[in-house]
Amino acid sequence: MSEMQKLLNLKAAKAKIRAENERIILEAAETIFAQHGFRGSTMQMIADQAELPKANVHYYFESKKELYRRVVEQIFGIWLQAADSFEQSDNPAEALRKYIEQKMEVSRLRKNGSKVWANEVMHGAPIIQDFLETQLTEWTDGRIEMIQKWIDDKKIRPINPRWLLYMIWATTQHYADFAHQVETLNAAEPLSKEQWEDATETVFKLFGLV
Amino acid sequence: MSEMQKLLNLKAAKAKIRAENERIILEAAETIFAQHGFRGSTMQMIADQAELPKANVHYYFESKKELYRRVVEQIFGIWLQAADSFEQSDNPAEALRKYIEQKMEVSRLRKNGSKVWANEVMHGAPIIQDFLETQLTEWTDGRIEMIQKWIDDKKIRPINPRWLLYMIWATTQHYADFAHQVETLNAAEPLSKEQWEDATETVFKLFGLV
DNA sequence: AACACAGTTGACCAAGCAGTCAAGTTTGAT
DNA sequence: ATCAAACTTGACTGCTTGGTCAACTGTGTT
Repeated sequence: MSEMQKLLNLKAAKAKIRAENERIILEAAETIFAQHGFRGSTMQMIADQAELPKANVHYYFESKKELYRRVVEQIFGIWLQAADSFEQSDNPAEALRKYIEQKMEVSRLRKNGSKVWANEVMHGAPIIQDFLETQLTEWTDGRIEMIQKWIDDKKIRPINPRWLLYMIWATTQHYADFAHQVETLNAAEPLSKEQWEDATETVFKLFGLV
Repeated sequence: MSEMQKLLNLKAAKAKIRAENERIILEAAETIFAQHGFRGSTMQMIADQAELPKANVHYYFESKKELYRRVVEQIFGIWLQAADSFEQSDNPAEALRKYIEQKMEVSRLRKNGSKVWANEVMHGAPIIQDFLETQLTEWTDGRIEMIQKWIDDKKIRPINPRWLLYMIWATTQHYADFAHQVETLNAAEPLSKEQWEDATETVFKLFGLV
């Protein structure tokens, strides 16, 4: 083993522990932040959820704010990934269907992430304002242009593309952000597989994609 | 003046001061809670917003929790009021239009209330769970039945009434809860009167009401 | 065995906060 | 003028909580 090789082995082993613990803490933090908001969450709660001592959480993340920022960044990544599905087809109906389907999947599987995002935006995006101003703005403007072209080419009925996008976000994210209300109105039961499919189909129908 | 009359005058004068101060504090609290959430808001912030000493706020409201509950109750009242417009017409399209229009107005004029409500529900409705279970459940079940009858009578196209209601809530409340995002994507400007009207029209269009 | 270094942890601290209190002031009635 | 009762307010307190720290453990290298 060369000097370099040894050093790299050590670094790799340590990096693995670090990566794993950061993953555990981020997951715990997402759950707690979604449930209680930023200020309502305590580092102790997050530590308990992660089954680690509080001081250990602080070993991996400098501050509560930094941990929160990392959680929100992760969520934005997932959001961008779902947004990609928009490109997969140049058939308008197909593209919109894919996008809505993807967003509904995120709402179902990453409920907590969606809630943290909603919370952050509702409070004026103190942490991720720069994301809104750069990446989200660019993505949205691009998609609006694309939809406008579909309209100009008579491929879809005319509708304001911006409000269309907002309504897609609203209808899909509602099932994550207001999951508690939806469940309460469903006899305190989570939506079944069939109900999720039905709700998704109904969103398709609303947007004229059936 | 009779004894009773005098007592009533005094009571009325005092009640007026109380009513006015409670109104001021509730309005301030709604603003602060909407901006920072329950835990993120301090009684000092609310007092400053109301331009009263903190101890005075505590004179009118026993605790932060009680103040918060009163704010949320008030919002639920407004919500119910908007919901009434559903009854004003037995023409389905007209009833839905009225309801959506009303909800958009609430989103525009009572943005803060909507945000507090969203926050509360997102965190599992710790304070107003009973409202969800009783009044909201009853209202929703009634409206579902009504819409189902419209469908059975072929007055509107078939659609799951429950998901339809959720999508109305989602699309209308989005403009309040995500106002910051909407404004950021609108070159950091609040929506103009024309944009609000256009957005509302687009919601109508989506629900096939144009 | 000795070393270096990442990771682990209980105990601690200073700041911020909800809520209290006691000493005021104001107001309307007699 | 006096009284009673509601209202006002600065100063205080005890608790919660983010963050620190110093001692300790585990592991791979020489």
